[in-house]
Amino acid sequence: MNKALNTREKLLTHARALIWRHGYSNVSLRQIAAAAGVDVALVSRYYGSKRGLFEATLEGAFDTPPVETAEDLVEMVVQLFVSHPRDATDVSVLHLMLMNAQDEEVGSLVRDQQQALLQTAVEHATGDQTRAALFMAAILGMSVAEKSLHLKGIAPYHTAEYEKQLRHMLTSALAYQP
Amino acid sequence: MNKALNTREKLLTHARALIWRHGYSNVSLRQIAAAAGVDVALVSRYYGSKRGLFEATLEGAFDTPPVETAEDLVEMVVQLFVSHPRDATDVSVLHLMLMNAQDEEVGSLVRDQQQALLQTAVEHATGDQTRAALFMAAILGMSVAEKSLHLKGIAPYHTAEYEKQLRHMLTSALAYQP
DNA sequence: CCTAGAATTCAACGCTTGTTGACTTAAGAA
DNA sequence: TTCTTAAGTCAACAAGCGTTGAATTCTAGG
Repeated sequence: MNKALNTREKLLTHARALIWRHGYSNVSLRQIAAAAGVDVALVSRYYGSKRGLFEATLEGAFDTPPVETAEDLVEMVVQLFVSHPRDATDVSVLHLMLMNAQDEEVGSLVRDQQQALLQTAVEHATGDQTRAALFMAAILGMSVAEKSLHLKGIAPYHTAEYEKQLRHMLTSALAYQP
Repeated sequence: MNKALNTREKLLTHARALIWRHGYSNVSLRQIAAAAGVDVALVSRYYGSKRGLFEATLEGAFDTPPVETAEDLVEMVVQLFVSHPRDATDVSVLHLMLMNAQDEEVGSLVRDQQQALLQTAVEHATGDQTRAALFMAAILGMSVAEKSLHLKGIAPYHTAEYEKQLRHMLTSALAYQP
């Protein structure tokens, strides 16, 4: 049973890396199993179905530290969306959102988590629904332009210039008055 | 031959509507053909392949009026990304970008067009690569939050409040000083 | 009307997908 | 050692995919 937990975890890790980055419908169970060095049939055995495996990757994905001030908020969102700390196969929550929120089969799962994040943390910190959404849009735009559309001209991640741009847009959004 | 052109066009229209909105790999030729009321085999006959059909939908998609001033730029981008003028099946270029720029098979086609748009129009109008990319990120963020992630709190399209938010972010990005 | 050629239909192909059930191997308890 | 149960392997399935070529229908021109 020690070994079973190990392969369970290997499947989960590689499923998260691949599906979050490339999208649920663009990754096959055989790809995931091959990356994990495991037989395809074990997905059904351990997680019931492909959807079950994906749902497992969502557990705790949107968990965030408590947010009190505006600085907390900026830091939390940057942490959640931009940084990918753990290892090379790791992928940011932003990829999860962008690549899976529109999926016909599992998109609603992702959108529910997004909405919860927006409702609790962001709205709590700013007190204004519209301003919170605008704040969300600011960091989304920067990330999409760089990560998803690969637009040149956006400064590379983890540089001083990039953070300068990012914070400029975020504070600008937080200062918005309807 | 009159009729052939007609079915060619029907295929093209529904291919654009479906693929642009849902993504190249998420739409099958049989779906497109069914929507157009046409046999699947005609895709291969008229466009050679699925990729050929998609390439045909890209023709002229990024054509823009000449841009001189900053106001021109704002208007051009809003027109290209936000509005969907023609009919109910029509879809904005933003959907094309978001849903297909990452596709493994045809993503590079889309990214090339994006890059050309950014290089010529945007950079020409602002004179600064970084500021242009930031401008792009602003409208992307607003659009992604509303269209792709379905975040509540973003004002619905074609309302005064939405345009107010949008222009606030765009002008803020254009005023950015590195 | 008749016929040549365009336009369309139809069935089939090889391939990949998620899922299933029977089988083999591994490992710990008696 | 033997037996039981967990863990992993393997082949096969039905369904959907893009693509192909032969068969069929439609439509002008003589």
